[in-house]
Amino acid sequence: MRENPYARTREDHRSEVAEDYVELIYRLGRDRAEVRTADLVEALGVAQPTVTKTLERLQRDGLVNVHPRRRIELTAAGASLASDISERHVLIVKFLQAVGVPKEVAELDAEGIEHHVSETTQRAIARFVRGRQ
Amino acid sequence: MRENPYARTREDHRSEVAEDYVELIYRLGRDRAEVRTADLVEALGVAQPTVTKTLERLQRDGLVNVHPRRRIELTAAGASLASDISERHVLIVKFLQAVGVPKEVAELDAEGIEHHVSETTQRAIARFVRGRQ
DNA sequence: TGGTTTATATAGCCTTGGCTATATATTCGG
DNA sequence: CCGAATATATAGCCAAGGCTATATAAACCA
Repeated sequence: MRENPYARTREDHRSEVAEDYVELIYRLGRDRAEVRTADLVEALGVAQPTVTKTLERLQRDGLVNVHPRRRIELTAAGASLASDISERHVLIVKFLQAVGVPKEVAELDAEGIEHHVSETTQRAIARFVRGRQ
Repeated sequence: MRENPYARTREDHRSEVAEDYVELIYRLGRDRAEVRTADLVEALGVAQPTVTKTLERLQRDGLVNVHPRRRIELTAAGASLASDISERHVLIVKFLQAVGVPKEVAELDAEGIEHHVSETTQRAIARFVRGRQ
């Protein structure tokens, strides 16, 4: 059963938005007392109804809980996913910087790249980055 | 005007499928006399009507021309896009291999990553890969 | 408190990119 | 040349992830 690379990419994509949301909620949650819809609207640069609707999906999928006054919380699953991605993000930024990409650009590109890095590749990158420090 | 990384990723994604198609048509075109719908169906692993419909969009967007007996041709714009992406793909595979990712995995991951690598990052990667040869 | 502002919800629309079922057209073997 | 097999087209459905316009709810301040 050879894996179809296009199918992999399509599958990755299905979880991209979810990953972005939980990662963002996770990061914002470290700065603020509460994360609200409006914070996501601002950070993501999308319209407010888009965030509301997406949060419903994430709730349905067990990644977040949205409480009465819109306090948004990650579930255990959501938090675990978020910390994985966050870690991967930081690693990719370091990796890109290590090969000469400016920090700002590395941050931007990592946001897209992080959704397509397999475990195997992540481990290789981690070794490489460690070896450079 | 700071660029919103999420907006960038969303924008990248809009062109991902188009990029995959033209890249594939480009690659298949080097092996075969003609590229047909059925070839794309097989390579992409999607249903045939999906390919037909997507080709219509690509034609509308000026990337391909679909001729009577379904001979699929890239337009100048399509071919140019395809060769850019193809080059980027090859580069990313080399890059990943250079840091210890096995070829097969590198190929799979590159398929997703290639859509999110900026010019700046691509240049940095190219320098890095050259420096290692 | 009451009015204004701000936040969230709801309705309704759109495109993309999937799918299945089925019709039509093309090609190929006998 | 005709019938079977293969290729493509068409119809119709779905979910995700966008959007605008507008209603409602909450918060804040005078």
